[in-house]
Amino acid sequence: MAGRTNEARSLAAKGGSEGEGAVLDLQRYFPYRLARLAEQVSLAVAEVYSERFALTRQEWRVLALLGGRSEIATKQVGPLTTLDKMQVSRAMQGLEARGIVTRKSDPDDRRGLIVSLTPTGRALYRKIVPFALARETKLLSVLTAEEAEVLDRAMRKLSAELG
Amino acid sequence: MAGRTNEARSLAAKGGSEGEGAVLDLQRYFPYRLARLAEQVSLAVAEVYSERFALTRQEWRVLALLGGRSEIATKQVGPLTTLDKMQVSRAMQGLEARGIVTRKSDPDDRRGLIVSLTPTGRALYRKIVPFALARETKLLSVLTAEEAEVLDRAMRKLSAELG
DNA sequence: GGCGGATAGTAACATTTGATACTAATTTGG
DNA sequence: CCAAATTAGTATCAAATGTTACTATCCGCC
Repeated sequence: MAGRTNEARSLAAKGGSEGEGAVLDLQRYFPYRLARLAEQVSLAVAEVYSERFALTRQEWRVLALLGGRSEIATKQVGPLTTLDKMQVSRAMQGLEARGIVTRKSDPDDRRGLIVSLTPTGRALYRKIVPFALARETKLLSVLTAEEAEVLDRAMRKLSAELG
Repeated sequence: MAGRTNEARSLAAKGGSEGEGAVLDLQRYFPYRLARLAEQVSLAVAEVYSERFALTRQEWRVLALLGGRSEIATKQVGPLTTLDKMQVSRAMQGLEARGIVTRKSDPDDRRGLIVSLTPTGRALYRKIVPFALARETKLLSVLTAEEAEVLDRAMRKLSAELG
């Protein structure tokens, strides 16, 4: 461990001493770095669904959610995609207009709607998902198995702390 | 290693076998999880500068950048804050209108402007930064030293892969 | 069993954000 | 040197996003 000269580059490097002359180095500030990375990743994935298939981020989330099941009540979509109800409503309208989903009234709650993928939507899902998964795999392949595991754990911890 | 029953929870869990019936589980999809976490963190930090001091995210970034130096050419702000020139322009206008920064023409390039914090701006910086740093510290304190270190390394690797 | 409050979804409006294109100044290279 | 291409910054318009409030339905409780 003799060569440890640049310790200051790691996370949570404090600025000055205390309270008073505190300095925040943006390039090392964790929230900034995380926002930046998330944006980079988001952009890389958006190439798949946005440029090739003209979906918005919200539409993509809904499609991704729906791919795994035959149908779902619209009211459940928000919590599962981290979209508010207005975003869900607009995403649904967009997807319906393009023939990707259909909506029918929920017999158990006549305020609500039940969404399902059309055959077109299912075909789209099958076309996009392999690319999306490939992006994820390729990206994560720069990490060692141990790094991926710790990253996973760290993200869970941080998310739980804020939830 | 006998108790390893829930391997499927970790990062990069593949869906089905190959190509065909591939399934993407949004809750486990790394780009989604990262976007979600970044949003949570961003929101937590925004409490500091937004609710208390009525700054936008972009204004906050510029302020944070400026706090460390006496002045800077506007054209350097974009690259250092990951904001495009329109966002920088608007943030500057907002900060100037509130007396937080002043701008003067750059004598070396009469198209450009040079920004610096006013005394008011400097006072604001000194008031906000300790809170912002405290948030970061508190958040990262849920991680062990080793987790923080690996997280730092993983973020660098991922960012470099995409940059 | 019906009245008060909650919930699902959307319309309509306000605000933010992004894209385009313009002005003025600078750099390039012929 | 000077015309052509580039750059800094902003105005202007278009699109996306957030906010409020409305309708219809449902739930809980007196």
